[in-house]
Amino acid sequence: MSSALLADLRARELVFQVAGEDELPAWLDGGSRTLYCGFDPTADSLHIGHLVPLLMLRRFQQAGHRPLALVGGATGLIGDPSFKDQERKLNTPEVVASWVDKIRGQVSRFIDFDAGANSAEVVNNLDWVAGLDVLAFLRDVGKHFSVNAMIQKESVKQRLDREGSGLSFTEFSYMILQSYDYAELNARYDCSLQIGGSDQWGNITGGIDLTRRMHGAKSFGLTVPLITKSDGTKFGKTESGAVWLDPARTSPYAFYQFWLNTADADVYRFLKYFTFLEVADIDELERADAERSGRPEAQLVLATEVTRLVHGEEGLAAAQRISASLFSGDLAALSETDFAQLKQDGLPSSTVERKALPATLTQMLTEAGMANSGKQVKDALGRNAVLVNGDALSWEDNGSPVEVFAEDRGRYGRYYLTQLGKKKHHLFELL
RNA sequence: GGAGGGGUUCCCGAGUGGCCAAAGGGAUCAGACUGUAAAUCUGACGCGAAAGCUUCGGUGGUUCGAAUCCACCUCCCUCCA
Repeated sequence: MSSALLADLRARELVFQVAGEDELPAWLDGGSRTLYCGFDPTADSLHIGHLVPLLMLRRFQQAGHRPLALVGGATGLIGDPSFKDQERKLNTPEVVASWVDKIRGQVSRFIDFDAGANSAEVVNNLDWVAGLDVLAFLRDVGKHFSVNAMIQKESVKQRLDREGSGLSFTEFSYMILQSYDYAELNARYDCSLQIGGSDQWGNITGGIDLTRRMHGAKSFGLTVPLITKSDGTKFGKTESGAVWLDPARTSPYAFYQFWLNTADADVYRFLKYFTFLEVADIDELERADAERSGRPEAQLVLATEVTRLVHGEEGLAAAQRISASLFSGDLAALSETDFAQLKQDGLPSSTVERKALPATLTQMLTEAGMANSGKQVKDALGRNAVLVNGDALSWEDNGSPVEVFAEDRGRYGRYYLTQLGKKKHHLFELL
């Protein structure tokens, strides 16, 4: 069944590099194996860049293997230099510890802890690194590493070559720590496969080498490709920054919209990366979309699937509710409770007291987070791109929020669905 | 410790005394076109409704006037020890 897994992964183009390629299929077929993937706490939430490896763990689990999600309480204190172009700031132990907790919770959504023999587990490398003493570490672990080899690694090369940046010993040692994780997990859990992003290749092979040297054990590594976009821009970024998995940082609605806006040139590839739909079905969808003219259906499928995966049925329903009311243009159909529901569903909204209305619309919309500066609002007003409950405003209206948000212009006397441009919506409730 | 090079608006990167809120590119935002795409074209892009205000690592000087000159400090890079 595992050769089938590998075949499926390849069909999805999810396999970038493999260490131990010749033996891996047979090894996987030989029984339920333990594998791991590490997630360093560099923020209080994971983002969609982490999604592919996360889903990868799940794919392996579905194929009968046991996934370990390693949260890097120790490595997060050091900072991974791999392909970073500059040294990173160190976070305090307290902060990292709090992030570890959050990320442990997030990771847990994707793998099954109650699957009998191949139940997943979350581990924290701080558990075995914290007690390590320096001399023992240098003698027992450091001795296995050749600096000559380490500086040959592609992942640190640009930092060594590049003018204007350097590489501290702290970050340089990261690879050793992560390698030690692998060796440790191998000893503790018989874990013999590590997966990760392609930027982790150097760390993974380092771990394989160390595992062999310390324990004489054979282990494997597999990386997933870097997710690229056809237009060359970085995947996972929006105007407002990264797309997070934490609903408090990126609402299910915004999350859904992110996927909905996937370019045609990327969407079928992304369906293979980010969903559990069969490859054949995705190909079929692509064919169907190509035959039809107009908007393809793939984005809708992608947004639906991934939102459900990350935010559950409820999150998906909320995202769909908001999207439908905002983009189908049928505002008049919204009932009073619908408005309340939209607020609850995560449509950006704010409550303003009538007597506390700002003097200008630029101020008001900027404060609401619809624009970064008054200039942008001004620009939009000048182009009839600001609408309140469907009516376009002009620059002349800027000084008179009181009239714009007058009671008789509101829905049910208090709701003002405001849009700036086509995609930015904000619901003002005036009291 | 020594020698040299450098820190400019989100990023890259011009700018060596006034014409500089600071070239150019990228990113971003808005408009047209569309499918809530892509490509393309247009406009905006330090803050402010405006008057005006605040920027060029930091502090203090020189000067009518400084991102540009001087002093000190700080951070980074390269080479030497």
